[in-house]
Formats: sequence, C-alpha cells, structure tokens
Amino acid sequence: MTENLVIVESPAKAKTIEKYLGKDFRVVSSFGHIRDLAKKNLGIDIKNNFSPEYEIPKEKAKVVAELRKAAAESKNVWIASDEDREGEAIAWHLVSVLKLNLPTTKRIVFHEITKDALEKAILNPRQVDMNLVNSQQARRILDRIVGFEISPVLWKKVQPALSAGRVQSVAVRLIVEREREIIAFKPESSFRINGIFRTDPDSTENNLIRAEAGKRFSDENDAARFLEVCSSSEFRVAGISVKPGTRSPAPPFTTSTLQQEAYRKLGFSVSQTMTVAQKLYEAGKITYMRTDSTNLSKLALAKSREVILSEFGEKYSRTRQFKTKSKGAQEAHEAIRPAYLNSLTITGSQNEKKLYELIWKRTIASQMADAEVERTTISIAMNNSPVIFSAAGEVIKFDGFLKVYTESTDYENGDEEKYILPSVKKGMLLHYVTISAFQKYTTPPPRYTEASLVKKLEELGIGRPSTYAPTISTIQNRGYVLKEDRPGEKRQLKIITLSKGTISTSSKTEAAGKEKAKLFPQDIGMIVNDFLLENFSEIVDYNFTAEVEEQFDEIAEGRLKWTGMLDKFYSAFHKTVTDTLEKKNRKTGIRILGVHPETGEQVSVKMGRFGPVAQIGDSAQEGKPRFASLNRNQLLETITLPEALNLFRLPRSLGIYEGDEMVVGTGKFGPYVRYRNKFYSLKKGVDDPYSVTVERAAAIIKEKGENDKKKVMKDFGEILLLNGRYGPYLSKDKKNYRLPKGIQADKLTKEDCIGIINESEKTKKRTD
DNA sequence: CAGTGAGCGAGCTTCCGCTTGACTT
Repeated sequence: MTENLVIVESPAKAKTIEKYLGKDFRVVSSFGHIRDLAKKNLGIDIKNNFSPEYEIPKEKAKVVAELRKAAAESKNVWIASDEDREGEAIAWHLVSVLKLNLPTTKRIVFHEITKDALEKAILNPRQVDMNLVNSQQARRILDRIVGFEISPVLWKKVQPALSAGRVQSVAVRLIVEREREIIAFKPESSFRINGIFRTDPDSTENNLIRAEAGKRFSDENDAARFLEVCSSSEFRVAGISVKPGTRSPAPPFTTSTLQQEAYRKLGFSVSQTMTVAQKLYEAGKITYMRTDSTNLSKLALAKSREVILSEFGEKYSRTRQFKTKSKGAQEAHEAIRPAYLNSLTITGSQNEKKLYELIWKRTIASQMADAEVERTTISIAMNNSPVIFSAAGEVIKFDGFLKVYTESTDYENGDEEKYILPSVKKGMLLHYVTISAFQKYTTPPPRYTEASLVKKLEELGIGRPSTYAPTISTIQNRGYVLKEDRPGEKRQLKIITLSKGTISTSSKTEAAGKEKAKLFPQDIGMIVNDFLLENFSEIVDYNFTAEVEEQFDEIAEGRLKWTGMLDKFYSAFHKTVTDTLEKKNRKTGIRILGVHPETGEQVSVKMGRFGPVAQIGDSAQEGKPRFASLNRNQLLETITLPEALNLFRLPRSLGIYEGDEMVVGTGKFGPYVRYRNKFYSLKKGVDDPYSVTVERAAAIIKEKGENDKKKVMKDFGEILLLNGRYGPYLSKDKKNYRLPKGIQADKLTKEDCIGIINESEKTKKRTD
C-alpha cells in the first residue's frame, strides 16, 4: 500500500516530480485525456440535455487499467493535471473512471516544478471545479457537433471524406482568401533612385553614403531624364539628424513563437520543431513545449540573472516578466526555456542542439538590457532640382540583448540594411560615385508558410499549442492546401546608371512569385471554403471562436449554464444544417469558359470524381463529352479557354525511338514519356510536354536506363539487390525488403537474400 | 506510381484538445 498517489498528465513530469516528493508519494501519468466522446456516431444525446456518451479509447485501456490498480493500492489520490479547462476535465474523468470520491479527492495545481511549489500545492488541495469541467464539456461537445454535422453535408454536396471544423475551416479560409488577394493583385513597376556619394572625390576609402531620392518615377524616360539632371547638379548636405533609440528583446518562447523562429532561423517545419522539442523535454533539457505562456518562474529569472552576470556583466542584466498577449491563453505552464540555464549547449542530435541553443538564447536575451542605438539621417539637396536624397544609418551604442539574439521577421528585406554613415557637416559638398534608377515591382501580399499561419491563428485565438501542428497536417491531408515550391516567372528589371557623367542602361532578371514551402490552396479547398461561407458563415467567421470562448468563460465562472449555451447554439445551427441539405445543390465549382472554336461545343471546367477536370461538350448534347485533367498549379478559378483547350493536346505521339513509339502525356505525378509500357518523368522546370523534342525524350529514356543499371548491385533473377536512397535493399515481386543491420551487401548470396525475405515476411505476419 | 469522368449503391469518411509511442519508409 502506497500512502499517496499523484496523477499528472505527462510521464516526463511525473518522473521529475517524484524526485522532489519523497518516499511517501508515488507519481504516475494519465498521458493526457483518458476518455472522450464515443468514436462512432455523434456521441451526444441531444434530446437528453446534450448528455455526452464517454468511452475509453482502445489505446488508453492499458493506461487506465494501470491507473485503476495504482489508485486501489493508495490511501490518498492527488490529481495534479494542468490548471486549465482541459486539465480540470481530465481530473474529473479520472475521478469518475477510477471511482474516486469527488468531494474528497484532492485536486492540486502548480506552475513550476520546485520543492517549494510542490509543498505549497500539497498544503492547499481543493475540489474538482465542476464549472470549469462543464466549460470543457461545452467546448468538446460544440466542436463535435460542428465537425460531425457539417462534414456529412460536405460528403453529400461536395465530395466524400471531406471535413469541416471550427479550427481547420478557418485555417483553410485564411489561405484561400490570401490566394484570391494574390490573384487580384496587379503589379506595378516604378523606378527608385539610389545614389552613392562620398565626401572626397579622390578618396578610395570605404566611407560611402548610400541615399535614396525622395521621388520615384513610374516612367522609364522620366527616370532617365532625372539622371541627366543629376549629372549636372551639385549635391550638398542639407541637414543631419541624430536620434537616440532603444530596442527591446522579445519575450521567451511559447509554442507558437518557437515554431515561427525555428522555421525562420533553422528551416524546421512546424511538426519537426515539435518532434525535436519533445525529445529535449523528455531528456529533461527544456520545460514543457506546449504552452501559451511567456511567464518565467522566479527560479528561472534568478538563474538567468546569474548566467548573464557571469557571462556578460552587470550592465547587460535586466530582469523582466512578460505578460502573455495572445487571445484565449490559458497559461497552465511556463514559457519554453532551458531546464538548466547554465548549460549553454547540450549533447544530442544536430537538430536538438540547434533548437536548444535557440531556446537558450531567446530566454537569456529576454532577461537582458535594451540595446541603445543612434539613428542618423542625412538629407542631400540638389542645386537644380527640388528632389532631396536621404540616407539613413544606425549605430549601435550599446548592444545589450543583441549580443545574444535578434528575432527574425517573416519577410526580411535586404534593402533595409543599416549602414554606419561617415561624419559630415551641414553644407558640405558631396560627390556622386553612381546614381542609378532601379526598376522595382510592387509585390502581392505574401502566401502563408506553416509558421506564419500558426502566428495568424494564434492572433485570432483559434487553436491551441497542442493542435497547431496537427491542424496544419489535417488541412494538407484533406487536400485543401498543398505545401510546395514554385519557381516563379522570370522578369526583366531595368537599371539606368549615371557614372562619371555618362548614362547607361542594363538589366537584371528576377523570378517573380518564386516561393519556397508555401501553402497553396487547392481547388477542393476553395470549393469547400466557398460552400461553408455561403451556408455556414457563422462557423467560419474569424470571430466565432472568440465569441464562444467568452461563453465558455462565463460557464467556467458559473454565470452561464453549459447545456443552455449549447441549446441556444444548436437550435439555430441544426436548422442551417437541415436547410442546406434540403435546399442546396451540389457544388462542383463549375465554370463555363466558352465554346470550342471549331466544333462550337461548350468548354467548361469543374471538380470531377478524380479531381479538377476540363470538359468539351455537354452530356445533354449528342456524343460523349471529352475530359482532360487540369495540371497542378492550374486553378478552376483562373484557367482560361485557351489553357483548357491546350490540355486536350495530350497525350500525344512524339515519334519513334529504336523502333517503338514514344507518347507524351501528363499524369498524377506530372508530365511523362511512355515508352515500351514504361513511364519516364520529364524534368520539372526543364521540359515542357507540349514542346519536348524527340531527341530530348530519347535522351531521358536512355539516361533513366543507365541509372537503373547502376542501381542494380546484383541480379538473382526474381530477386534484385538494389542501391537505393537509404543504401542497399532487396526487391522481389515489386516488394522491397530492408537488409538487417551490419550485413555486408556485396557479399550476399541468393540464399542469403531468400532467407532475409522469408524472415521479413514472418515478422510482418506477426504484427498483422 | 501515372491512363480514369455510365450509373447504382453498401459502407465508409468527420471534430478539437490532452498526451506519447508504435508503426513503416
């Protein structure tokens, strides 16, 4: 018999707490929620006051059995789940599943894991707060109702297996609306005038002043004319202003800001960041990684100060406590910080080291002094034009926190680099080195990255630290959005330069719209979004979550009845569901593009059974309509008649290579050449299926053949030993088998291979 | 790996938020 059993949510937390509590306490973990609404059906008896049907999921059965046993063996049970809505619900489910006594079960909470905090918590147990539990039940049931009533409407009216939800549908909406802004955007070009000046015309020293003219020119000829004016002008310093300023460090990391910075500084995806952070947490190297709090414990503040004093000195230290700003924050944990602030580095994988260092720097910097800067602006006047050039420079007088860490921004602009300006006096004569007019296009609003989407969702108070990464996976898994790179389109930029009295013109190419790992909406995402906006505008409203959150708060405070709140929501919502099912037509995103120039048949595009498709002819007319799939990166919304007609040119016969026909087409994985019943992919960004030549196609086929030969290390007839991306492996009957560790691939015999394959098949069956 | 788009219909799909492994490649 144990004297005391403490139940927490996370096993790593259980381990650390056990160390502090001593022999009389056994600490175990519930691994999060132990019960949920029934998986099948709605799991809610709506007519019976929204009575929930809870069940223990299969994968939780073992944990629950162990918890039951532990509880039975203990005199006192202490429930120490997190101090928020979800944590309180976990506590209540534990009480009912473990058949504990609600009024006497000791509910305790703590925000930092120190001996002091734990002892204080143990001395102040309370009861499970049923108001807070009920606010969680309302949240859970509302989400289930929204998801499980709208999704089937989509299956009927749009396509099977789609989904909608309070969080995911807003995430998709953000991406779709941004894309439409980009589609509607018309870039405009203008010429900016940049001059490089120096004080002494003969000096070769690097004390240059880079200044921009206060006027831009939309017309190239006007820009050139201005440079002519410049060539005969005198330039003098018209004014100098020096202003002191300060810069302050960013708060310590929350889940959302960690995901953003790890993406910007380390190139991690949102889910990669969470996997690496989980490893660090389990190893006891950082505090909990799913948090919305920027709070640091007193201990962490003191330790940070100690580290800063010894590393950088007194004047670099400034203890700060940050207030959490984000909407709906529940602050059950600390900010994400190193568990031991005096460890600057750790052992572990490269990614673990990198992420840890980022967390260390951010935490330490947040406790350091402001940086002091001096911003200097020099204005330069001309004697034959009212245009003023101005140069901005920044000098860091005291680096403060910048010694350790600078926060990145999403869209870093090289143009805004700060220079140190040489010292000049008012009225001083300046000499230009070059003055250039650079053509520049305005850019559309940026597409979302995973990280910037998380940032936006957090600002709207939608989603929680534990769901940002899964939500991003969901909207990609459903096919609503796709994360991809785009090469962009080449665009010429003109540069007109005045140098030593003569004007010359040159040009530079840029890839307009080049994108890396951005979220692009897909047709099905746009169709579903529009359908939801038309029929369920309340649910996809950016304020919906904030509004229901207010009501959940009222429930938590005991000012609102949870069943009443749900009833009010449901009666209006359910009517919308039935009305939509009854009255609305299927939504296919159909667009009539026009008529075929030769046959006069109708040409249209729509979402077909297997994806977006262009169609010539109408099933109402005679003859079967013809179909062609749209290419990736074409949208139903923007495709034109000629582009649609062009799709019907494929597949086409290309010609003969060594006696057999080559056919070019475009399939699920992009453009290909088919030759002797085998597919050869055309090179992305290099080959175009409409214009690829016979010679080029033959070269692709030949090259692939040679590569395949290189791949084969040994050929045992039906079994092949192949060299793959991850090293050698076996292939038989189109199935691949991994080699056991430590085997020398080049010494394998056919018998060895058969043995490996049989062994692998056996273990596979066991796990089935 | 890639090509498809007649029509019918059984049975399936689906939410958010709290936690980790157990999987395969």
